[in-house]
Amino acid sequence: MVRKTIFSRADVVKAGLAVMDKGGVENLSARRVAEEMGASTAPVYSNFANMDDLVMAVKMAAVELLLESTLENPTDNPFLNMGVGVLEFARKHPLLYGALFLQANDECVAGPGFMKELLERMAVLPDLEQLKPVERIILLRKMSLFTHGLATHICTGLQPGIEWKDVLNLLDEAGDAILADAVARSPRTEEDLASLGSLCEFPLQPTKDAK
Amino acid sequence: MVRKTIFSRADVVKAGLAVMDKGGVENLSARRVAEEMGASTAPVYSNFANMDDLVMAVKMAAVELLLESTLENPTDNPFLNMGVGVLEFARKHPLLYGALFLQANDECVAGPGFMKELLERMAVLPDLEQLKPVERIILLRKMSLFTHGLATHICTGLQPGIEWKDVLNLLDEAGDAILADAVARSPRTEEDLASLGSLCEFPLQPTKDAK
DNA sequence: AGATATGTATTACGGGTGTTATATAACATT
DNA sequence: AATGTTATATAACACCCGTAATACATATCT
Repeated sequence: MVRKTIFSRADVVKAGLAVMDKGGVENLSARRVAEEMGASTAPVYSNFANMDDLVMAVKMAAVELLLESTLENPTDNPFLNMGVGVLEFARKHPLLYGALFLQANDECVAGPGFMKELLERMAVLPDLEQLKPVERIILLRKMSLFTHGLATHICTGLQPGIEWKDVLNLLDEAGDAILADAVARSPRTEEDLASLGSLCEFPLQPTKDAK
Repeated sequence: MVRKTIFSRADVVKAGLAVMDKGGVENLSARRVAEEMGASTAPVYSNFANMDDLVMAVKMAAVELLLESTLENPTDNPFLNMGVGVLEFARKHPLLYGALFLQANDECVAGPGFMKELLERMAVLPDLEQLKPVERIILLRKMSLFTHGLATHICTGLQPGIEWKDVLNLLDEAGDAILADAVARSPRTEEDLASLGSLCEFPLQPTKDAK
C-alpha cells in the first residue's frame, strides 16, 4: 500500500483558507482545518508553530486573492476598477474580507503593501497625472475609505435589500465626486497640505513589531 | 410586595456594556459579566433567556451611546457633526463600534433606526432642504459609507500613524465633495433615480426574522 | 531484512464557553 | 414563628478550543 499523503504547508494553508472562507476567522481552528484536509491535527502543527502562525499565513493568502480581484477590468475606468475589485472580493468572500479588514489587526497584513500597489497603478492614469503625488495619496485615501465603507456594509449585511448594480453606481458616483473635488483643490498650497499632515504618508512597510 | 431584585436587568446590561467595551463581543460571556457585576452568573440568566438576548440588549445600549455622541456639536456644521459624532464614538469605544458595525449582524440592530434618526435631522438643515427627499437619502448613504469607512480604519488600527485632526479634515473635505456633487446632480431625473433603484429606500424597521 | 527516521493519528490535559440543576439565603406572607 | 417564594450562589454537564505526549505506520537507509 502506498504511504498516505504527506500534507504540505500549502495544503494546510489551502484548507485553512477554505475554512476561513466558509466560517470566518473565529472558526479557523486546528481541528476544523484538519477535517477540511481529511487529516488529523498533526500536520497542522508540524507545518506551523502554532495557530497564530497559520492564521497569519491564511490571511496572506487571502490578500493574494484580493489583489487578483483588483486586477480585473470590468469597466473601462482603471481607477474605478480597483474599487470594483475590492467590492467583488467582499461580495464573493465576505468572511475573508472581514478577517482582513474588520478585525483589530496588529500585524497590519493587508494595509501598507496593498495601498502601495494601488498607488503605483494610479500614477500612470491620464486623469490623475495632473495631480501632485501627495494629492494622489489623499485621493486614494478618500476613495479607499469610501470603498471599504461600502465593502464593509456588503459583507456585514447591514443593507440587505441593496442590489449589486446600485452598489456599483454608488461607487461610480462617489468616485466622480471625490475625483472632481481633488482636481478642483489642485494644486494645493503648502499650508493646505500641512493641515492634512499625517495623511500624506503611508507606513509603506508592514508594521511587524518584533515581539 | 415582591422581594427587591438586587441585580436588575439594567445592572446586567451595564456590566455587559463595560465588558464589551473592554474586550469586544467575543469576550462577552456570562461569567465575565457576572464577575464585572460582582455576582454569579445566576442574575444573568434570571434577567435574560440566553446570552444572545443579553448580547442584543448590550448592543442596543451601545447604539444609545452612539446616538448621544452624534448629538454633540463640536463644529458649526450640523451635517458634519453627525459624522464627527460617529468618529468620536469609534475612537473612544472601538470595540463597541466593532460589535455594532463590524460583525455579520443578522439582527441589524444599528442599521435602520440609526439611519432613520439621522435622516430626520437632515431634513431640517438649510443646505439640504433644496434636495428631494430621495436625494437626501442618497446623500446620507454616501456620507455614511465614507464615515464608516473612516471609523472602521480607526477602530481596527489599520492606519496607526494618523492624527485625529487630520481625520476630521478628511471627513470635512469628503463631506464637501459629496455634498457639492449631490447639489450638482439635483434635481435628478426619473431615469437617473431608477438607475440607483434599491438605494433610495431604507428598510426602516429592524429585520427581526422570527426564527 | 532489519533498523531507523518521520509524518500522521490518537489521546489527553487544562481552560474556555452556554446552560441547567440544585442548594442556600433573604425576604414576604400567614 | 413558620411557611412559601424568589434571587442568588455553586456546581455540574457537554462541548469547544490550543497544544503536547504518545502510539503507530510507512518510507528510507544500512
